[in-house]
Amino acid sequence: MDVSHIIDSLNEPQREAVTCGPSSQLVLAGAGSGKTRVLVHRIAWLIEVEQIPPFGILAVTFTNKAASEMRGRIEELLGTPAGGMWVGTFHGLAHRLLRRHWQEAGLPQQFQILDSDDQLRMVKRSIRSLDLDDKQWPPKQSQWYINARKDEGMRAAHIEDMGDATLQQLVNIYKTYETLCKRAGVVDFAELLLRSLELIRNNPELLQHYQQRFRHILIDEFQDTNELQYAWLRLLAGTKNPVFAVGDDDQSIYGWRGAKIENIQNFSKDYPNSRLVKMEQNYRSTSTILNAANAIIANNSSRLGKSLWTEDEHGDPIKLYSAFNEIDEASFIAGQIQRWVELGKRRKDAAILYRSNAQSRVFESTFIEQGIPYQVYGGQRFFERAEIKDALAYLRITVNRDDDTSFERIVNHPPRGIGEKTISTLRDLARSENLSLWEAANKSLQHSLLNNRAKTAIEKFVVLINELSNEIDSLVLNEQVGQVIETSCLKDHYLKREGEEKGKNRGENLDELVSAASSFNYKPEDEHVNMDFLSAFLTHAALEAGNAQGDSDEDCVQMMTMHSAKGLEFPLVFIGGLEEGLFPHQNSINEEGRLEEERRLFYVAITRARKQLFITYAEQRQLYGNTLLGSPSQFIREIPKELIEEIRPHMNAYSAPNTRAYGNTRVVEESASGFSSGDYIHHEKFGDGVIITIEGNGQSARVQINFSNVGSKWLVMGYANLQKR
DNA sequence: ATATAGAATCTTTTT
DNA sequence: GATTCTATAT
Repeated sequence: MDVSHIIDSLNEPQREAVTCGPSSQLVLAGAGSGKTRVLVHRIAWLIEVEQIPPFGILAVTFTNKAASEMRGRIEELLGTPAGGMWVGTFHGLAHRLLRRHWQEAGLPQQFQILDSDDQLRMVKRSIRSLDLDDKQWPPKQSQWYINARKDEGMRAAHIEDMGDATLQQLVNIYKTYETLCKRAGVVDFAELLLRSLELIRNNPELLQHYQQRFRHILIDEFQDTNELQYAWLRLLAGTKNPVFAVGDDDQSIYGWRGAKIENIQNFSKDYPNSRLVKMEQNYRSTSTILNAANAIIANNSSRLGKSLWTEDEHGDPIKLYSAFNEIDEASFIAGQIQRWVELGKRRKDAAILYRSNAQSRVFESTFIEQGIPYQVYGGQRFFERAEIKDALAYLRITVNRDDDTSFERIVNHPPRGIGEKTISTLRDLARSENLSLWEAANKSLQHSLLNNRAKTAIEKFVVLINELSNEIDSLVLNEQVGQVIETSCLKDHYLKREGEEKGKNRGENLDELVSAASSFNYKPEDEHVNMDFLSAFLTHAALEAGNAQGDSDEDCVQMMTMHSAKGLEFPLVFIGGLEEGLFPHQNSINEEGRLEEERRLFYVAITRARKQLFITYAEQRQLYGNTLLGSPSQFIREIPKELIEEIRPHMNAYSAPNTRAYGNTRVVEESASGFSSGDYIHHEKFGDGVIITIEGNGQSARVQINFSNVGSKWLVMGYANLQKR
């Protein structure tokens, strides 16, 4: 058999990974080492050489983009569609399992998916229904708590509160939230995974069926898996099926949202007979860039250990520019890009990376001023826009009347005279009789529990939804969407309330929703999943919220956070804001684990560059209204000096000793109290520390102090009684 | 039900 | 500084 098309283009370690027998493997794939290529070729090898039917392969990724890219490349390599193969995101595949086995999973057939925004509303309702003050129990925090527990595989019932009142209350909120979701027939993102894990764990026949089916499991970006996702994988793989995990511990930058770098570190223990392959040859960057990346990441402990190399040339040194302030930084970068363009290069080959989104503002205004086209990544996504979610909520409630999240969203939107008081009557009724809001509304009508005005309004709403539901029953998807927009009068509402500009824009988005529905081609590829078009479309909207912005056809400079740059590459890269406190971010500086994650982020950012890398920092920066004096990031000093060329070395990042051991940012203005940030102080109770920030003046000023024993605290100057040291 | 003012918040993000 | 939420008035 001719396997040359599969293995010829591979280097030694890649080939080793691709052609390996049926044992589990951990492929440590450094940045730019051909990670996707190995996954794709491995699957082709399994199908063509090992004669595994596509049916027997499960390949998991994190994003829809990665999944569709993988499928596309596999089919290209095979020259035929790989039908029956399961390729998708964790959430997409878990969703599929739940649709297939909704009964065993204890879900209604028409269950809907909550996105984070819907989830937050639901958490708010849970808190309110417990009569808790949402000042004291911030919904965001509760949402975070619930998701964190679910990501660990924990239900409210599993949590021991150990007599801790706060914890007890959080568990209560979690419990109530579970009840409300069940009653509404909705599941959140984490629930998709947890529920499907429980589904196969509690149904031995099902588990056996899938374990026998999926003889090979492959996982991309393994370092980003959380506890729940890894448990899900291991359960599906069982003891016999090999797991092919590809990842890079040095690129683990999502610990803050539950990713467990430990998973990749423990893989070899969990699969004792597994093989380890390291792919260290880089096909992207110059050796200068790689040497810098290697040197930086070497400062991290507990790595699996990897060192990138290339056959490419040295290339230009890394350029370091110390800007006077953030405006100077932006115009320096703009100037460099102008030069790049004058050399005949494309703007879209240049990228500006930064730590936090707030930094994009100055870049944007500078680029607008100079007339340089640019594109900012991230931000609002299509299906998350308010007007789109409104229309979807109408659609959802026609599918499932008990969907309380949708009910609350649209019951008085556009306004139809149903006020807070009426709604809260319905909520109380729903709570005491264990009904959905829709059921409560109907009951209140039957038993005349409302005053006349409210009664008429509610009646009108109920009739509206029922009629809408009938009307669209016989229509095709895009007509259904159009009808909903028509009947709901959403367009008029927005136009009236938000004026020409904004309202018109919302209207256009609603039109866009109709065209999205027209071009939505749902092919029921899974004969065991029986979804109508509308449900499939609603699922699609929740699970694939769409790109934050369409690809512009114009030649644009790319601006994005370092996080969203992962997986991309650009010939010319600028990394801005290399100041202590900004990057590494203040909140990460004092914890070793988090500092290492910041360093990995820097490693990711650096390895995006192919040919030329610029690093900039500002000595002075306006941030949130105050002017901060920053000192160069400690990361700059981790780059070997000989790889760097300082462009305007009037404040030498190397020779200037970093005298301030802590925050390194200080407010310029001396506050009237005689203290300023950077001062070393002593506090009677908390001990020694250093002032990081001062907000306000005199005795009423709020000061943030980093104490060596108790960490960072906010104190009021008048009460703190600080002593200078 | 909306308009306005004051307060609070400001790291990273996919599903 | 900019935006988004919340309380209060009309």
